[in-house]
Formats: sequence, structure tokens, C-alpha cells
Amino acid sequence: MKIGELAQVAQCTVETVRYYEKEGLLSAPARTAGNFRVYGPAHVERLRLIRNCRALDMSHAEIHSLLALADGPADDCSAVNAVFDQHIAHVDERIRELAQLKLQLVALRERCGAEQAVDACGILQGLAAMELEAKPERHTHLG
Amino acid sequence: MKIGELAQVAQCTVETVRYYEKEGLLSAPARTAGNFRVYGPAHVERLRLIRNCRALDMSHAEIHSLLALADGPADDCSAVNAVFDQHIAHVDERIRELAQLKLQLVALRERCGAEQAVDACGILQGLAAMELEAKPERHTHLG
DNA sequence: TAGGCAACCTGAAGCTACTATAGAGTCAAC
DNA sequence: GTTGACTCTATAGTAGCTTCAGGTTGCCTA
Repeated sequence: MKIGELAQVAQCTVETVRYYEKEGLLSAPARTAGNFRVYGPAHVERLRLIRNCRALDMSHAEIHSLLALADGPADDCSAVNAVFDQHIAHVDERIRELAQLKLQLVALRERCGAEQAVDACGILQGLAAMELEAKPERHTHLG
Repeated sequence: MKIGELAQVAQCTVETVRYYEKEGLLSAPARTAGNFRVYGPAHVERLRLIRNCRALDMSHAEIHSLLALADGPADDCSAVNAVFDQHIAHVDERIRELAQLKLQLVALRERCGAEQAVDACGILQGLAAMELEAKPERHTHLG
């Protein structure tokens, strides 16, 4: 199959497929005489795996690790589990961060219920008054 | 004060301050004869506001809106509230997405409790078998 | 056989919010 | 007068794509 069909079955764009090839996530396929990429079932399976990892918000680095492990001759998959556990920890941390954020946001929002002059707006006042604190170090690649 | 001091009181780097100026979030200050930037109290307040908005994960576009409204001659601050409400909605949406993601991740993780051959690893099998679904449109700038 | 059109090709730029680097200039202290 | 901390501009890099420009291939129809 050509790149358009591959992209379609994998629910992504052709540009994304080419990008994965450039990044080394997807191996370079054979070419036709006219220089078109030709893919087989192995490529489909690989791309599906990559896209599923991305759907789970895994980074390219994490996916690279997983693919290497999947290809490798390892006898047991504890390393796979480790990559996965770490990613779950990333998601957990981000959820906690956002929950904390929401508390702050809602508290600020409550300072301005009624319509009033901008100068008196509790939100803007709150934003100006908030204490800046050094951001805690991040251990997640999730934005 | 010079840029280093400003950056220190605002808990950010000098590079970030210069970046905000280039982006139009912070107005260009006066310069010394030696071409050093000189800031006053107004700049401190402005930068604090910006940094607080960023601490709440607001995008530059959102901050631009807020600053314009804060500066504007508007009689009431309902537009401010609207920007804020929309941002809260962004955070909410991202929390929901991540919670959903975590369910999937934990379900996958449970498929491989014990150490076993990579070929039999339930996680990798699950990742290959997952049904690709078109990603829902995103309404948040939060990663 | 020619023309048209969709799909393909490469390479480079754009997006967000910074961070990092290079190479040069400024300034206060010793 | 020289050291060293600070500042300046300009450029490139980060992640994970998306978009664009400009050109080629291949199939269908007239």
C-alpha cells in the first residue's frame, strides 16, 4: 500500500507518517520505480502501535524505548512494565497539578461574581496579588 | 532596576523577560546610556501578573486578552470573567482527558502483572490490539 | 496522445513558550 | 587596568507535529 492508504488505516496524516520515518519510529519502506513509498502489513502494525501509544500521550522517547524492547530478544518484559509504570506516573502527576490549578482558578473566579468596574475586578486584583512561587520541578513530559 | 533584578523579583529568567518584551506582553522599557534596560514599579507589577497567569497555565493569547482588558476603559469586567471561565473550562477538559487516559493505561497495565516473555506481554499485545479512534477535537491549549 | 487531477515527493518554515549558546559590550570594584 | 559579573543582540534548539512551496508520478478520460 502507498502512504495515503497507510495513513488512513492508522488514523493519521501522511505528513505524520513521513515525520515518524524521519524520527526513526517507523522504518523506511521500499520504494516504487517512481519513488513512492510502499508499505506492508508489518508497517501497518507498527504504526498502529505507535499511534496507540500517542493516543495514550506517551512521548516519542517512551515509544522508542517500547519499540526497542518489543523488538529486542529480552526474555521477560519487566522493562516494558517499567516504561509503562513511569508513564502512568507522569499522567498521575499531571492530573494532580491540574487539580491543584483548578482549585486556585475557582477561588480566583469567586472573587468576581457580579459585573463591576475593571479596576475593582477581584480576578485581576487576585492575579496581581498572588504570591509568585518557584515552580516545582516537573517530572512529566505532559504539558 | 535592571533586567536581572526584575527577573529575580518575578521568579523568572532574564531570557524570559526579554522574550515577553519581544512577544508584546511586556512593554519595552527605557534604556541607559549603555543600552541596558531600566524598569520601574509598573513593569514589576505587570510582569508579576503575567507570571501568575502563566503559573495558572494560561496561554500567551489568553494573557494578551486579559492585559488588554485590564488596560482598557471597559466599565465592567464581564469580559475578564469570560476569559477566565474559558480557561477554567480548558483545565477541566484536560483533567477529564487525562482521567480517561489513566483508566486505559491502568487497564493495560493489569494485563501484564508477572514477568513473562516479551512476545506474550499483555501490555504490548494490548497496545497492538487497541482500536484506533479518531482523536476528538481539542478545545484546550493545555498539553 | 494529450490533458487534467489526485496523490505523491523533498525541504523548509511555522506553531508554543521558552531555553541555551555565541560573541560582544558595559560597569563597578580592586 | 584588569577582573568578573552583568548586559546586549541574534540565532538555534526543544516536542510533535502542521503547513506550505514547488515539483513529480500515475491514472482516467477525451
